[in-house]
Amino acid sequence: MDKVKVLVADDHQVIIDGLEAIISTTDHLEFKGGASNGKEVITKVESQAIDLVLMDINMPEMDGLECTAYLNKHYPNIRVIALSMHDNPRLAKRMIKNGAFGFLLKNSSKANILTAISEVMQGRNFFDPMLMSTFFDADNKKSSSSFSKKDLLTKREIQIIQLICQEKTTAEIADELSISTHTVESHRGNIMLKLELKNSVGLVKWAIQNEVIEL
Amino acid sequence: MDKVKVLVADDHQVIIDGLEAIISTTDHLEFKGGASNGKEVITKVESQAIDLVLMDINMPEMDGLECTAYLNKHYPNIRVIALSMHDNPRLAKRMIKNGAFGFLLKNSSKANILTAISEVMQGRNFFDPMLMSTFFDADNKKSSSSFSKKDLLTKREIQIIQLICQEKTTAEIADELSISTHTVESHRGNIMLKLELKNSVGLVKWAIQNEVIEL
DNA sequence: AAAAAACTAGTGGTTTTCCGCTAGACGAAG
DNA sequence: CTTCGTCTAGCGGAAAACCACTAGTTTTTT
Repeated sequence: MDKVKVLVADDHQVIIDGLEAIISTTDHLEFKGGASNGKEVITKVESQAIDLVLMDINMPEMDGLECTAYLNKHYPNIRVIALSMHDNPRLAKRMIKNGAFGFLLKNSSKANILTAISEVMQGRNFFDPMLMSTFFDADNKKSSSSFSKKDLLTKREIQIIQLICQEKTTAEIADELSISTHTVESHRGNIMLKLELKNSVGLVKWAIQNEVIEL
Repeated sequence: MDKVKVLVADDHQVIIDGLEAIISTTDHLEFKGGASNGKEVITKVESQAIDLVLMDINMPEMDGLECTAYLNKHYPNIRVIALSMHDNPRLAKRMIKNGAFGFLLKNSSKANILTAISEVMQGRNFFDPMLMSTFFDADNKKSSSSFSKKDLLTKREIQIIQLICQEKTTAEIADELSISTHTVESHRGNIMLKLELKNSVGLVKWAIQNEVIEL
C-alpha cells in the first residue's frame, strides 16, 4: 500500500509542527504540508494528491466546517479528521455531518492520532475517547449534583410540560387530559414558580436540558 | 494476569449460549455463567467473584438499567458492558450514566465484543461503532435535504430568534436593538410565517435543531 | 387518623404573543 | 432607473400566556 498523504490544517503553526513530527516519523504516513485556513486547504488539494486532511475547526477565512463540506462535495475521496480544542459534542456532530470521518481532540495521544488515521483510511469512523465521555457525561454533572429541580416536580407537572413542549395550548392540554383549563393554568404556574422560569421559551430549554422531552 | 471472569445477563438463552461460545474459546476470558434477569445477576455476584458483566438492558424482574446502578453502587469493581438490540442513543446514555463502561449491539462482531471487553477491563470506555453512527446520524436526514428553511431567514430575523430564545420579551428586544416594538413584532410574524410555526415553543425547538442557538 | 402533598377548579386581571394588513426608506441587483 | 428584498413602523384586534390568590378533593405519607 502507498503511503497515506496527509495535509494538516490549523491556524496555529505549533499544532502543524507537532503533527508533522508525528506523521513524518511514522512509516506509512507522508506529511504533505500545512494550511492555516480552509482556502489554503483547497488550493493545496487542487495542486497535489492528498489522501487525508487533519482539519482544525476554528480557522479564519474559511473554517473547518465549511471546508470539510467543500472537500466532501468536490473531493469525496479525501478523508477528513476533525481537530478541536474543545470536546463539544455539537461541534463534533456538525463536522461529521459535513463529511468528517473522525474527531480528535488536540491533546490526544500520539497513539490515538495514529489509530484515528488508520481507522479512517480503512473507511471507518473514529471518535476521540475523551469526546465519548463528554458525550455521555453531558447531563451527569447535573443529575449527580445531588439535586435536580426536576425532583421538585410532580408527575402531572412533568406531563403538562411535555404537552406544552408539543406546542399545545392550554385549552388543548385541558381537553386532552379532561381537566379544566384553570387546572392546567394552575399547574403551569406552579411549574414556572418551581423552576424559576420567565416564560415557556425557558421551559422548553429546561425540558430539553433535563431530558423531560426529546428534541 | 488472571483470566477475566465474565457473567452474561440476558433473558434469551440463545444470546447467553452465543456469548459463552465466544468467551470460552478465548484464552484470557472465563465464562462464569448466565443470568436471565437483574436479580439473578445480583445473586450470582454475591456468591462468586465476577470481573465483568455483559448486561442486556431489557430483562424481566429487574432490568439492566436498575441492575447496573446497583452493581455500580455495591460492587464498583465489577465492570458492566451494556448489550442491546437497538441502537438507541438515549438508552446508551442512561446505561453509561448508571455506570456501564461500554455499549455493544447484539449483532456486533466477535472481534468487537473482544475489543470491548479488553478496553473496558483496562478502564476505558467502548462504544459500538454502529451506535456512534446513529449518534451522529440523528439529524442528518433532515439537514442533508439540500435546503433548510434557515436560508429563508434574513440576518435580522436570525438575530431576533436568538433574542427570543434568550427569554426576552418583544419590548426587551426592541429596546436592545433600538427599534420599535412594532418592528420586532413584524419580524417575529415573518419568522413564524416562513418557518410555519405555531408559537414560540416551536421556535425554540426549531432554533436548537437548526443550531441557530446553543442549548 | 391526621398531616402533607398533589390535583383540581375557580375569579379577575395584566402582559405578551400572535395575526393581518399597510407602507415608507434604503441599498443592491437587474 | 426600476424592481426586489430587507428593515423599519404603524394600527387594531384576538388569543394565549402569565400572575396572584383562594379553596375543595383526592392521594400519599406518617
